[in-house]
Amino acid sequence: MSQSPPANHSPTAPNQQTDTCQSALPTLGARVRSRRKEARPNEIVAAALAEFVDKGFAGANVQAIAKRAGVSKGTVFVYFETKQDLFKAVVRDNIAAPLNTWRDVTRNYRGSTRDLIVQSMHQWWTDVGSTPAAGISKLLMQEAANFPELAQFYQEEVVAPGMSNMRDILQRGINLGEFRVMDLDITGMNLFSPLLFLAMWQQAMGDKQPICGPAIDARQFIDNHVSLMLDGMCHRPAI
Amino acid sequence: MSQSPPANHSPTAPNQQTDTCQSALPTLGARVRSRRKEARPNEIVAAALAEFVDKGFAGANVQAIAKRAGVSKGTVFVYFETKQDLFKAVVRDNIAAPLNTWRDVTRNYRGSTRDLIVQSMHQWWTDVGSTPAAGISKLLMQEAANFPELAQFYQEEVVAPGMSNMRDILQRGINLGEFRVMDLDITGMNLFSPLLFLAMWQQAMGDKQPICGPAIDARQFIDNHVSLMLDGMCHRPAI
DNA sequence: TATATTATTGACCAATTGGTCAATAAACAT
DNA sequence: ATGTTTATTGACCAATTGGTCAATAATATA
Repeated sequence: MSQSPPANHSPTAPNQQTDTCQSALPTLGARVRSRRKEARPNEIVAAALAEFVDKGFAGANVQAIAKRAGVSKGTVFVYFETKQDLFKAVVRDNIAAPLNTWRDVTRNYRGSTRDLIVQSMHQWWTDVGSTPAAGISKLLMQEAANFPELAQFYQEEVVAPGMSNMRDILQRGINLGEFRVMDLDITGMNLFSPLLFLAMWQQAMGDKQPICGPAIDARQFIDNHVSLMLDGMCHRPAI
Repeated sequence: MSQSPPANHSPTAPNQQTDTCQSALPTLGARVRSRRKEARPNEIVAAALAEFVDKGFAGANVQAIAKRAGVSKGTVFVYFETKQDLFKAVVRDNIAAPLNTWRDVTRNYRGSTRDLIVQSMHQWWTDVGSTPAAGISKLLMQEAANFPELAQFYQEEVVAPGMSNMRDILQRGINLGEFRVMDLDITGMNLFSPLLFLAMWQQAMGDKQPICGPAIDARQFIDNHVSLMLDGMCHRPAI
């Protein structure tokens, strides 16, 4: 989190213009102003995630983010110094969480490595690939060049641990005599990249059925992929 | 191409401000104004491709595009009605070409389907994946939601033919008795998506060695991928 | 109830930028 | 040379938007 509430100011002059937030008249129902200092940052970050993911950094509008979060634009700048800071907070807050629980699966698994891979991938899809957090990957793919520090952060906090997990899985399979020897890094990427691709693809083409052809079924995609990667496409003699 | 040269105008008044293009004084060397009506659209589209790919649609600056193309901003709007039209032209002009030559490889191939796959993938990488045109994929992934017609165009002109080519290849392998039977669509995607991912990844993280970990070697990536997809990771008895 | 504190607001500003058009000058015709 | 055509220009405009801050009102406190 990166806030730093209010500050002090100095005088200027009054004028005429607009910048309105949402409704106008304090009619029935909802409280017009509520003060919830602790809840704001998270709500703003959540709203910003949605806006950034579908508009990109440059295309995102701070006022729109404020509206989604149910606050005024001024409030956004109370909690985040600049639009860039908000963007960084969005990326940071949405990256860390899921990865650790994902790794735990690997560490405690008892069955065959084949099953571990299947389960691990389905779990990643459930916990990350199919959630809004997957939008972060799409986002970073676009903005990496303009935010080198974020790209590096992503590399260190997500890519590296993710690759490390894949290596562990493959090594386990080799140790148990299930898999042949292979390059762990490259194979890890080969194994995982279709999932990342599918996640980004669905973020982009999403539910718009008319746009993209038939929707891709993630479960079938994953199962088929694992089957190919483990057994290959070629005919193989029975055991 | 979508141009529509000059037009006629009406009067207003003179003022004071700037918007300069590049150099100022018509010093030695280069001609200050050259008139090359036919060459402009392509040059502008090429410049725009670069700018759009690394800044995104909203982030791209028309003046910067003009500068890259060696013309003034006004000239850009002579050949393209709006920034959106220019964007569409960029996508359209960079999509069609490579795909047909790629398909021809499949049709005329004589060797094993295994070799066809290897060659086909390396060729795609050479002709598309490693070229600036690959940036289009990254671009569309980000902008698809904001340009539904372009997403559809991409689907029809690139995705569908591409998938069709993959299906043809797989079917060939099955017919020749090399591959076991499988779902052609899903398998086609499984087979191809790592390449697309790698292309986008390198577009994003590019040559920035410090940002991303060690650079990924495309040749090794592809060879390893094909080997896994055909033979699998599991041990297999000799023939 | 009256007073002090501060989270929230929105009018405002300054800078940026997509888009326009009268003026300009490069090519061409005579 | 002189005149005509038109591709090119860049000053300009209008709208948008990131960011500011004095005023406001929701709480806490006395």
